[in-house]
Amino acid sequence: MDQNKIPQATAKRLPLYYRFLNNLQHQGKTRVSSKELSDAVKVDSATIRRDFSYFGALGKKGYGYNVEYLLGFFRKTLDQDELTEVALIGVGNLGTAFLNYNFVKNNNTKIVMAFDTDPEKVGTEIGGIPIYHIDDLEGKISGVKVAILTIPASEADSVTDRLVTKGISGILNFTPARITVPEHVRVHHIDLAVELQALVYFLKHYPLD
Amino acid sequence: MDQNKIPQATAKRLPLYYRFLNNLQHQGKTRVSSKELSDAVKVDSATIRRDFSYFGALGKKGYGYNVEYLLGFFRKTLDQDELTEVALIGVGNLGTAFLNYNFVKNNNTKIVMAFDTDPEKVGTEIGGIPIYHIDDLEGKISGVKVAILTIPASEADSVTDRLVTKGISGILNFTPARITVPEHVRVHHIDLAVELQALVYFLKHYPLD
DNA sequence: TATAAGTCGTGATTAATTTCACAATTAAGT
DNA sequence: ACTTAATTGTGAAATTAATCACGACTTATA
Ligand SMILES: NC(=O)c1ccc[n+]([C@@H]2O[C@H](COP(=O)([O-])OP(=O)(O)OC[C@H]3O[C@@H](n4cnc5c(N)ncnc54)[C@H](O)[C@@H]3O)[C@@H](O)[C@H]2O)c1
Ligand SMILES: NC(=O)c1ccc[n+]([C@@H]2O[C@H](COP(=O)([O-])OP(=O)(O)OC[C@H]3O[C@@H](n4cnc5c(N)ncnc54)[C@H](O)[C@@H]3O)[C@@H](O)[C@H]2O)c1
Repeated sequence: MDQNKIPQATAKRLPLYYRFLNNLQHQGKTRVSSKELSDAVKVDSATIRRDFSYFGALGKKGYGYNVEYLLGFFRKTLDQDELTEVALIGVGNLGTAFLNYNFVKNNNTKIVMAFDTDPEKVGTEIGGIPIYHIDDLEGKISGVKVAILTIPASEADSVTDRLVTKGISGILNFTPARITVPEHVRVHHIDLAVELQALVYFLKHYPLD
Repeated sequence: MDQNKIPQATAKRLPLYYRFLNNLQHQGKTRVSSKELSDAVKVDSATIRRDFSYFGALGKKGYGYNVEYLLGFFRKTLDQDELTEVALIGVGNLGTAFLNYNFVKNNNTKIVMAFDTDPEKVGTEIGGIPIYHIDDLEGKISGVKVAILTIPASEADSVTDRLVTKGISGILNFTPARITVPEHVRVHHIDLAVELQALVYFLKHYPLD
């Protein structure tokens, strides 16, 4: 697969760059400098140039970057033309918000099915996405490689095991539980309560200037 | 203020440690080793020991850490006894989810008011929290230092300016907009679409073993 | 054509973070 | 009391990421 040489910190910024380049193109801009990008996405311009340079020389000295070219390049790099199907597990407060939103705007990702235990939800649709009973997970989820976990923390381990057994590759975990998975499965934790507490901690202990 | 010496990476993990120590205490455990903590929170045990060491020698060699002592220490460090009031701006899909949840479980934080433009929402309550019209922001928000932003991206800049004018210190920004703020204001971006895309990118380009 | 202003790509440097690895210490068992 | 197993705290090394700073090149303009 491609280059493993790209630093993880860079990889995490790529979708951000891509989205902003899309905006630029919609605005009809044809060229952009690392300085302009920097102001917009709040990443140091040297870091942006360095990030881009891992993919080769994408810009022109004294000129900047051609928006269309750069966008096309990132479209390929980020596999924007392939759709990655996603399953959502747990149609509660957060899950419902994600179903309604469904990451339509920019993405190469789409939630295609959801699961819950609540008989009132099972059998209905939200945003056109069917909600199945979690007991039907094994029958329905084949082929889907990515799951979003928005169930109670107490359910996280057992549901994760079932997802892993069905061959899931990646999990975006919103529960506070730090789930255990085999090595070949990638988990990204998004822990909203921790994020809020961390912000508060920084405010109190890291006064800004 | 305390020590600025604590690395930011460490500071971000503190709420996580705290929550897990709480769980341990509820389970009646009185001692814990960095290895056990490591298994639970998925952070290398050496990193945990290093993190703790910034606060002094909190454990005992050959024994581990006393749960009650450690918990008490972090309670103070994380200001768990002071309540930080939070305002939520934008009661849509995400905002409603946050209001219902309200970070009650562990936290020293509480959403105390919400704002929206939608006349159907203004004047109602969700989870006991009143929803005001955004036009009343300036009159109502005094004293609140932290805001959660869950409005459309197009509104992010103008609302941010108003928050800054009213003296906000920290913003948890869920919009895709990279907002501009003065130096003394801290913004944490949580960009869910980017998180999902980054996960997908890692799956395709960083095969795990 | 010459000049000035702008901007990239990158070597070198610095900073931040993680991990290794082990002496020192403790607890527990015999 | 002695031995064994466990576990911390931390210096040193390794890894990862961010930033500086400048030569080389591009464009625009006179
Ligand atoms: N809502 C928030 O703002 C918020 C913030 C931080 C963290 N979280 C975490 O996100 C997760 C979801 O939060 P929420 O507020 O949406 O909770 P919720 O209780 O509203 O929703 C959970 C949903 O999962 C379903 N469910 C329960 N067990 C299930 C199972 N075994 N299989 C499938 N579905 C199952 C429930 O029926 C419910 O619909 C929780 O772990 C919570 O701690 C939520
Ligand atoms: N819902 C998701 O899953 C999701 C995922 C990723 C990012 N986001 C981002 O989070 C933000 C909120 O998403 P959402 O799905 O909740 O959107 P939404 O449209 O459901 O909610 C936005 C709410 O903000 C209110 N609003 C509009 N202008 C306002 C203003 N000036 N002041 C106060 N309130 C105002 C609207 O009335 C609405 O209730 C968006 O920026 C979105 O891009 C959402």
